[in-house]
Amino acid sequence: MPERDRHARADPAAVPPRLRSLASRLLGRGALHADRISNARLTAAGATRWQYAVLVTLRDAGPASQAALSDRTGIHRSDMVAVLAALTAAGQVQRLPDPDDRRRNIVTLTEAGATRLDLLDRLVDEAQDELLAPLSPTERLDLVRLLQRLDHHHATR
Amino acid sequence: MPERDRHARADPAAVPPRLRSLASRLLGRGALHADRISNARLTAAGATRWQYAVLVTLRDAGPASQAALSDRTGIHRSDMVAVLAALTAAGQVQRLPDPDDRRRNIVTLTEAGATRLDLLDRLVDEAQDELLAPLSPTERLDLVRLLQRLDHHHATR
DNA sequence: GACTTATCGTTCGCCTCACTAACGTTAGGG
DNA sequence: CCCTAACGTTAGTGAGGCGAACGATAAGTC
Repeated sequence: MPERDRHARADPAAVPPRLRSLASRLLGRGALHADRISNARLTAAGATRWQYAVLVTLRDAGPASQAALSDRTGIHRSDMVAVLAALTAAGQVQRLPDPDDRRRNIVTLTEAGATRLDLLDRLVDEAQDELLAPLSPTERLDLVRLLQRLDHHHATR
Repeated sequence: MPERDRHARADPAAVPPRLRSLASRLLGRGALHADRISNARLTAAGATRWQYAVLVTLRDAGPASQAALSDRTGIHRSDMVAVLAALTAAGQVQRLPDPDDRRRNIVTLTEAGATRLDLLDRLVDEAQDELLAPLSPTERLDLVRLLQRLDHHHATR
């Protein structure tokens, strides 16, 4: 039975060279693979990428307002609401009004959040490893550094 | 007036190092930049990435059924319909029933489509150039080859 | 020749992601 | 005191990448 995999995945050998060599296309496909791999692990643990990004940011940069979290994660203000709602509901984050500026909420990582983050860190590391499996350690570094320069350039245009 | 750019773009300097070094995150952001740059040029010309991919595929691999085009471009069968509808309406493509297999349509590039494709090729080249602007020619090649290996690995898992 | 199974094009609907618009609340500078 | 701007929040948009199902057609099997 020669039926395989009834998704729409492109047959790699059949893609015209012109398309295969477009950086924009390769980035899109790479992002797809990356999302699939990361989400598989995170959703299995009941988390999302956005939640992970927020937890990391709180640990590494300390408590912050929602606006600051938006700036630091790239998550849109309007999407941050639901992310923080889920995290507070799970007790991984505390959200209190700022007494010095009552427009703001101060978001803080809880003990449970820090513990949770340790687990998610491992899952994310595994995901990076699966994603970059075909590359040597040196090549992985090369790729990351090239992508960082790309991002930095376009993020500060 | 100090208000700048009311989007949600991350402040590059404020992103925690852990996030900044994640390949999955960098790929996602790279894809975002790439899409913005490509789409800006293509939509200005009244085209889409999917239309471009189909036109390229018809030129480089010859006339094909819609299913074959799906395999070669990675565009889902269910999305191909609208793409071909737009291309036929614009006279850039001809869609005729296959006399040898009446389930199939044979899609062919028209003269107008080929001409159009020449223009889009230039726009896409410009987009790649803008996207890869911060990288040297060698680095661009490195990046593309690393991404190709990544894609090939995950596309044939 | 009848039955079964698979493929093709097509429609419909889902979900995620990034984003815009608007609004009430609060701060702060003239 | 006003005006402007920032904050958090809600709602809605649009594209992209799917899955499910369906009628029509083809191919393989008995």
